[in-house]
Amino acid sequence: MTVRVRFAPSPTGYLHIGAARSALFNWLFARKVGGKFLLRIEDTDLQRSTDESTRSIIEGLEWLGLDYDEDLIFQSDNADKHRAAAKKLVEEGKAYRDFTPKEQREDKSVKQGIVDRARAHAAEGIDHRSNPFRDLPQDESDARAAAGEPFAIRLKVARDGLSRFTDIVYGEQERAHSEIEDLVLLRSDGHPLYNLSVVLDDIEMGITHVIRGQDHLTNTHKQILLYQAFAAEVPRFAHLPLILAPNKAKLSKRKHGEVVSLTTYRDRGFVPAAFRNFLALLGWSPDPTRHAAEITVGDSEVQPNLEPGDEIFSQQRLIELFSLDRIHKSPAVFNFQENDPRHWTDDKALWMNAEYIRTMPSAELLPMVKAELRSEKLWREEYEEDESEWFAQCISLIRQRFFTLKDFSSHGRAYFSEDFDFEEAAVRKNILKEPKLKELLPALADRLELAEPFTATSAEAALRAFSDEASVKAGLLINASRTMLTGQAVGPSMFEVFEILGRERSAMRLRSQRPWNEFQ
RNA sequence: GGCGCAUUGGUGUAGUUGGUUAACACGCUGCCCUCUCAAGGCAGAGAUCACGGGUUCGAGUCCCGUAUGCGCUACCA
Repeated sequence: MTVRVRFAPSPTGYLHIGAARSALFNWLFARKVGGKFLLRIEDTDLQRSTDESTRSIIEGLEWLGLDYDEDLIFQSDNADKHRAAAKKLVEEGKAYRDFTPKEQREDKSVKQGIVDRARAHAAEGIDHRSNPFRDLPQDESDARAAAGEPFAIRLKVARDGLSRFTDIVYGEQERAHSEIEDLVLLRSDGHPLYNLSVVLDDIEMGITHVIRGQDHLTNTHKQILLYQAFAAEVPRFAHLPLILAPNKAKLSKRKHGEVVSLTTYRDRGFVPAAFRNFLALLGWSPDPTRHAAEITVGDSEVQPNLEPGDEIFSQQRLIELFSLDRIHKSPAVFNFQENDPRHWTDDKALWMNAEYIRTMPSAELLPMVKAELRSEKLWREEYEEDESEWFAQCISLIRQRFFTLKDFSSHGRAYFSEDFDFEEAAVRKNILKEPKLKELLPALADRLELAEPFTATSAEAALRAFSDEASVKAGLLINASRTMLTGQAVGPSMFEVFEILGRERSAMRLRSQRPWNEFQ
């Protein structure tokens, strides 16, 4: 049997990171076992679905490197089939027409309404599932429908017995039929509802494993009833623990804003592999006792064993290590602090991104930096031509202390442009504090210009010699130089910076009057 | 209200069939390195394994109960 899994988001907003993780787990599983990963857009709620959202979902998956097989499916295209299937169930007596007029509900009060109704029914001793139309004779039902009376279609759920299944993550699940109401399949306006559409589409797509959020765990029993009504084989289910906000509330787009949107991470300079790596470790971890032979996939090379503390996994490595039975049950908290720019998202995600930026192969990093510089109008074609070697060296120097790709155009701006800002605190601490520097720095520029060839080593020698002669500490000149050349108080080793910026630019910036002009 | 699921340091997780001082990563503190800041190295703080019972010579690991959180309970998805 070929494994077939799907990611089935509804296009009602940007891609939620919880949804992105569902997609990732589906994808990892498919790639691991050589199955198919399909994408289906659940756009049956036409009022809330947008093309823009569909686009952002596809872009998001592409950004994460999750390629899907076969054609993209839009659920709305199948609505006629879903309607027909529901009607067939009526004919077969497995579902019935409910002529009860539709209740009008405000979206907000829905939850409270459910509770209130349940309490009222319990108090009055009414079976919450009782429906006067459940046992309406077929010919009477047909007649009323033919007369044009509106009706919804409900599944006729058995009164006794129970439904059970084994969830790959949560284990044995069972639910008495008495707990399941006669769910509506088709709205009175003919609109097919979620549970019906999902099941029918999954059957048609030949889905073998349904991997989705835990919020669907109890719904699964209803869906199994539908599989049985359609005499279809029931797939395996694996429900994923939810991702929660720091206060353990549901992580929602509405309440928590852009931090839950996948596109935010792209736009704020995350490396896709880093975010994918982080996401994979939310609710899943590799088996630390596995041996190399067991994690080899196909004819790929044997990989080394896991080392304790090993958490940086390439795409290939994730595929090798992934397994559904290592997904765990308790929800994960996505730890971020609203209103704190330093901790705008999970610290570990930020750390992991920095780790990728400083250790990934430069052949992979360079194009990302290029895109970033280009978007900030800092890119020059020479960086890929005459100056490609310089560019690579520059990036390898400054990447060491960057956290996101954005840093290349912000903190790294002075390496690519003369138009950079001086940080006031840096100027005050490293330059204005010592008046002599106004004369010393231009003199230092003179000395550096004599260094031949102009390298980190020769620049260091020249600077140290000059500091001895001028009877000042080398550190004074070094820190002042850093601020003169980059506008900042922190950065790479100063002599490396001299070499990267080169003789002319270094000397020119050391002679600049800007710090005195701008901050006196 | 009913049903279901979960509960290991601040966060993410490890903890094989119950067996000595609960492990790792991020974050935090200090020291080293040093021209700054990172990185790196070293050291450290932080968990009565939600709580209460029980089984056992012995429980984070098994059983029961309680609490808390979350989910479902819609002619939403």
